[in-house]
Amino acid sequence: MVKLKKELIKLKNMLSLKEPKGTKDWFPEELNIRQAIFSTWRRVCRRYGFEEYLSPLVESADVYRAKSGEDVGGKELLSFHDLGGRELAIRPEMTPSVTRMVAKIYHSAQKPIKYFSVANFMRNEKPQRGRNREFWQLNCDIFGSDSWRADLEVMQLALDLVLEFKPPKGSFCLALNSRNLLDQMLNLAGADRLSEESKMMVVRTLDKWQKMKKEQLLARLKEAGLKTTGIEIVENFMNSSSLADLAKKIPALKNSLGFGELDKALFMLSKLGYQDLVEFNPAVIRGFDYYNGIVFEMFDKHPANNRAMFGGGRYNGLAEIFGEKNFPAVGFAPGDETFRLFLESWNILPTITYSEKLYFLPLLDKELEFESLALAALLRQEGKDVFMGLELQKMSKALEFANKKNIEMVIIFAQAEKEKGEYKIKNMVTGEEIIKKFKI
RNA sequence: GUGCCUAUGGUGUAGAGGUAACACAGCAGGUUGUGGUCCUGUUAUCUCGGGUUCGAUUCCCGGUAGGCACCCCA
Repeated sequence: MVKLKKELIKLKNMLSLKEPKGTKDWFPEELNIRQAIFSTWRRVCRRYGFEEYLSPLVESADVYRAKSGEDVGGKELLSFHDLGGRELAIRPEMTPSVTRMVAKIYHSAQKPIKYFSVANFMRNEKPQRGRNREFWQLNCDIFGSDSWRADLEVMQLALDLVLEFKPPKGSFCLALNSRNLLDQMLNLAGADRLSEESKMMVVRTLDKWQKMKKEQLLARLKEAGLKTTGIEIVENFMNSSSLADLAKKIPALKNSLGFGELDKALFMLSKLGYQDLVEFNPAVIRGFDYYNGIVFEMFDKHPANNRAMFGGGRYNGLAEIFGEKNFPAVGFAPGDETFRLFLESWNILPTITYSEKLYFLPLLDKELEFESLALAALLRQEGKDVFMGLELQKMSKALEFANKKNIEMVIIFAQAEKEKGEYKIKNMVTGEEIIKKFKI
């Protein structure tokens, strides 16, 4: 006996009940919240005429190596070989897959193509708050339109996705920037004369603007090779509180492409009723360098969860990795966990409440095994959801079970009912019982 | 990849260098057809290995696992 117990403990240590690192078991209670979020996402996307698609869980590993950055497409990639020796990888993001799908149909499809998906992804990284190895994302993209209206619609959709959860005023904002504007500013600052490497360093430094101290920032810009006048321009740019402020600080940028597209987007969003929710933010850079127009990030303003919820922007040059001609694309992708943290921090987590009540039908009498099953079948035919008890139960235990499981309706059917040719429906909240005819 | 923190029943927590206490949940019963209360019973080699010690679950070192932050990324 003692030996057996020891063996069991050994086995327990080898086969842990813990789910694999960075993944999460979804028990009904939490899955319910996630599904509520997903169904709201889907509803809002369809409201904008977006259609849902889905790609396979895996792609050829090379697809990600070609495009997805050093980490996401490199050491964080979970890959394996199939029977034919092909190297496949579990998707770490949706953009390459959806680009591949759209490239297939692009020529014959009606433009614009408005697509969304809700899918899971894997990245082999170190888990922390708001970031797991397995995660879900909503991906929304418009293909085939280079118009500012496409950028606008995508941002409107992003805002409505958040607004649909009825967040309190001032709880979030959409921060915009433009890769074009950024490039033009960097050219003004003399960064176009720097090597690619040094230019990257400048961009990285801008990305850290909020996090690092001023002396450090300036030192890094100098190290990258910017002259004093250039550093001044960068500083002025990063310290701009609005587009108007920027126009005053660096007048040379006022007539640039980037300035114009931002001005237009902010103006239209304001006129459409989002005026308190949108702002120019020079520190919105975003990691991937395939972005080439407007970029944006949705910020949670809760002090305990002050972070970017999700972001997106325009990326027109991705189809070429499949050897296809490039087409215009603009999109964004909120993750389930960061979005949930936002909802949680403002205490607006949704739940799904099912309209159908659940009925519990306990087996109260061993003699009535068949009749109880037949009754359950009948109720199900009537469209009711029936939880059938699987063991013989005393009445008090059956009712106690229903209470603990929060089941509102209990079907009472035992010898006395059978003799009268009926069954009872007991409401556990009001205590009232309804008698129904039942003959077999 | 770097740094910091944590590890006690199923869950959440106490505790002290001398072999573990409480709450909740689960199961069984008190209660043979009417519930949420109450009572009883039951559930732990205190994460693993090494060291200090007469004695370690407690102190020290290491492993492992988890959390948080950075890096990276959306």
